[in-house]
Amino acid sequence: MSIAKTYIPKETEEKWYSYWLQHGFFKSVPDEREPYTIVIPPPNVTGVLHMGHMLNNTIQDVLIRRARMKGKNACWVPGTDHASIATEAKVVAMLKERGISKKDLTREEFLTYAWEWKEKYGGIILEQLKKLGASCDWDRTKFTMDENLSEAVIDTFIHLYKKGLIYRGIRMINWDPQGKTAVSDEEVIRKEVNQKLYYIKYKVDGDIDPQNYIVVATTRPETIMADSAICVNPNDSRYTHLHGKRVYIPLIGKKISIITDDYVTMDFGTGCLKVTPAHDLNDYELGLKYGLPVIDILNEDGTLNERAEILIGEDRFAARKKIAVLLEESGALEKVEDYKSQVGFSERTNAVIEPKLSMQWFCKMAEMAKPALDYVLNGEIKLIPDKFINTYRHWMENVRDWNISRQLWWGQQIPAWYVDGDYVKVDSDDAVALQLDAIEKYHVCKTKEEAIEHFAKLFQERGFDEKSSYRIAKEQIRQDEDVVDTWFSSWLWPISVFDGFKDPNNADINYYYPTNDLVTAPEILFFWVARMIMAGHEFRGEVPFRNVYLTGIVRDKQGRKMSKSLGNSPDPLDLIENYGADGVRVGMLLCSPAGNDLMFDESYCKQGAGFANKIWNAFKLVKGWEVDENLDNPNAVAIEWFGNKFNQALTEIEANFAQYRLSEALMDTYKLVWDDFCAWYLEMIKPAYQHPIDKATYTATIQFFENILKVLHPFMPFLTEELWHDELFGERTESDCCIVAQLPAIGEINSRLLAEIEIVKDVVTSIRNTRKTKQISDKEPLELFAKSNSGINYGEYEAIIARLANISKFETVADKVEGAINFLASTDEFYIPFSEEIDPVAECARLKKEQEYLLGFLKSVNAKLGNERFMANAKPEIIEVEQKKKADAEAKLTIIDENLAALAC
RNA sequence: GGGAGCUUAGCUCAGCUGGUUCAGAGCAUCUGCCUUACAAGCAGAGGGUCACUGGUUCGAACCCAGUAGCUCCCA
Repeated sequence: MSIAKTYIPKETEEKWYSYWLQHGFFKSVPDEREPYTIVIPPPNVTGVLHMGHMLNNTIQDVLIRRARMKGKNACWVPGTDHASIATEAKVVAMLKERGISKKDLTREEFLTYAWEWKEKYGGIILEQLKKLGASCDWDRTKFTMDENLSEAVIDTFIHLYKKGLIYRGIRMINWDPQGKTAVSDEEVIRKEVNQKLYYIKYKVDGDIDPQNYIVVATTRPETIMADSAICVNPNDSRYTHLHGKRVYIPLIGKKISIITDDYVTMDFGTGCLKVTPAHDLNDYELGLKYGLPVIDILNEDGTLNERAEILIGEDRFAARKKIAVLLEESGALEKVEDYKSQVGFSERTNAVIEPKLSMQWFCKMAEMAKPALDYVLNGEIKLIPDKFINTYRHWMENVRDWNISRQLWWGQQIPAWYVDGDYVKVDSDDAVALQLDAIEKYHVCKTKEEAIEHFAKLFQERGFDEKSSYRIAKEQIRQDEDVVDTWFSSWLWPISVFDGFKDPNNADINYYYPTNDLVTAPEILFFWVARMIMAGHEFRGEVPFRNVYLTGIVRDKQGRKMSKSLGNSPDPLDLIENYGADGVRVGMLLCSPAGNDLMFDESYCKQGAGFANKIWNAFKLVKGWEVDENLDNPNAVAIEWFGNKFNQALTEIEANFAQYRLSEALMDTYKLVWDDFCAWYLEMIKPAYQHPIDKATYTATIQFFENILKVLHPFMPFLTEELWHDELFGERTESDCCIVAQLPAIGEINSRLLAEIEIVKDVVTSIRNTRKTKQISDKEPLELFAKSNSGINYGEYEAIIARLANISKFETVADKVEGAINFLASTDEFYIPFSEEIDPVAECARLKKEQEYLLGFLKSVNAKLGNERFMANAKPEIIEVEQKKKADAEAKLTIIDENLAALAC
């Protein structure tokens, strides 16, 4: 069999992914093993794979594959969320292309189109995850609008409503006039914007002097018609004479009062604040405090309504320009200044957010936040890295109620029912009008039938003739138009994917819940992670997961967040195409310290692909060996060393995984393979070209290789699976796959051997250096004499040194060798006889330099040891170390002194 | 304006309880090698006032205070 010169990912990826699928390796069903569960942070169903997903899902796949290889029953549940705003926008766009307008459709018709869209495009992102190698249990794929998951949302709503945790109220919300929906604070992006500050004159009432006016500075002149008052600081002496007076709103001439409140900053603008309760949150609060009227002059789409009296029908921004002209013409505009301030934009539509008073549904947070905070503070849920605990606590202690309604159609419709119009007597034509209090006009329940029953009963209780049967016309019962926030679905995700609401005692939920690790972005720590914890506590009395691994934001080299709109993000699928999935996975992890943003650069993927190739070539080498059964094993020490080195690396990898330091664990693996295995071990044992290898070395090496494949697998699943099945490793049954192989147990570590080999490597490096400085070719064999002062028996390592440094004759000696190049490794002396004259001047300089360093070093060590307070305070083992340093340095100095004496310098 | 965090080699980052010959890794750079596993490679080398200023300590990249710069969150 001929082996490709380089590793070609394309030839393996598809093959093995479908093989894994066919053999059900991703599938999980409850059994007697310990479960290990991850629920995917459901990507937005409209989404396509971006770098953030790549990072996030690579991490999850590494964790899940590792768990699988540690004998756990690993279950990774995939799925998507329905992303109401984003999806609705996509559907509206699709309809527009077909020449259909949303407003011409009924809700049902629109939803039919929406589902059509979802079926067609909703699976794209999950298909992309497969390219990355994600080993999700696809049979468990969930969607937040699946029947059971939706039902859970509705039931949850009703449950919380009955508990008094959901209520309806007027609130100042963030209104997206383009999307025509409320958006949460988290979906508002604040940006600094250049604006204008308009100074507007309000004439004082009853004053004969036309010059007597006050000036108000505002960025929003188009809202003056909604003003309810002018507010000044009571301590502001400039305006004391105006307390209790009234002023006229320019253009419309309406009279409003001057009120006083500390809230007004005296040195901002003119110190006069126009109070517009309907269009500013702070003004709304002021309005409540002073009982001011609320005048809403804007329509849902951001145009002015008839309450504005002027500029009716104009868009708010057009109105701003026009009113500035009108004010100017009427002489009410004093001046205009440039001004910078923060403006909120909708994350979805980029429209300027309008503060708007609206009837919304809210979920009370304070009560649920308490236990959710405690879980994190007492460590039942760990945030990784733990620096996020502060942020989390700050949020949870200052939590605000959650506006859960969205003015959209795509999502779970709020299960609140309203009764409109009159109550109708069945066998009569007389309509009976019934006055209901506002609170009684709606009822929260699951079905329309229940609602009808409820209202019928309510009316009966109101003293309507009990004997007659009454009915409420179906048409009179109207369900709330709005849907709940998508997060109101996804906060249930860890429970609802296992159907834990409808069937709270089913085998899956009992087995998989609480899940183990959640891997997500810190940006959604509050509005997703925290709420899942709340839901977990509320509905199951238990945490939803044990560990939350917070990944960083993927940024470009310049530190900008990678985004489609900036165009600075590579297409992940292109990356996979170019570097292979394994290369990209390694590339992502190489630059992803936990919780810190990562400055991504394609060169990391290149490095990943290079690593894959390195492994491929190591494989090629071993694969090419011929075995001669008659040969003795000359590599016993090398084999023993690598076995120990492997165990040591495994220990470090394990420790790094335990702390979720994935990039460190990967780097440990990288160095184990590249440096220890390829650069040292294989070079130690590699037979000369076209020479056979002995059976024992061959067998041991293949065993090492197989173990290396296992350790690599979570990071590089495709390459490892491909190699795993090569005949080099013997016969494999169909289900004997790397993906389900068990990681090797960590054996004992002979630290003496490891330490001695480090010195041997030092010897080899010194010889190579000597060749370099003396310009001796690698091909020219050299002789080496070792004078061991440390007690290390270099005879044991002769074969290794000879092989790696091309030594033809090796001898241990008791005395110094004259006329030879010498160097130190640890405190041991080595000599290379050299035909040419050794330059005494250069040699002298080299030795003096070393001596100088050692003397300096010794001085600092002696300073410590001679310091009474050090000796009194330092731990005994520290002192021991210092004494060892001293002894070593002194030993080396002695040797150098001798050598200097021999050179007579 | 309030809060949190960060600053270590050209780049990306480790550095755990203050104490290993502690200033590290990978990449990049430089030098020499086309040594039949790998030039996507091999062998070697250079590179840092640990942001700055003080303090605590026998001892500080690490602890404390202040300063500067950057980032994020909340208003």
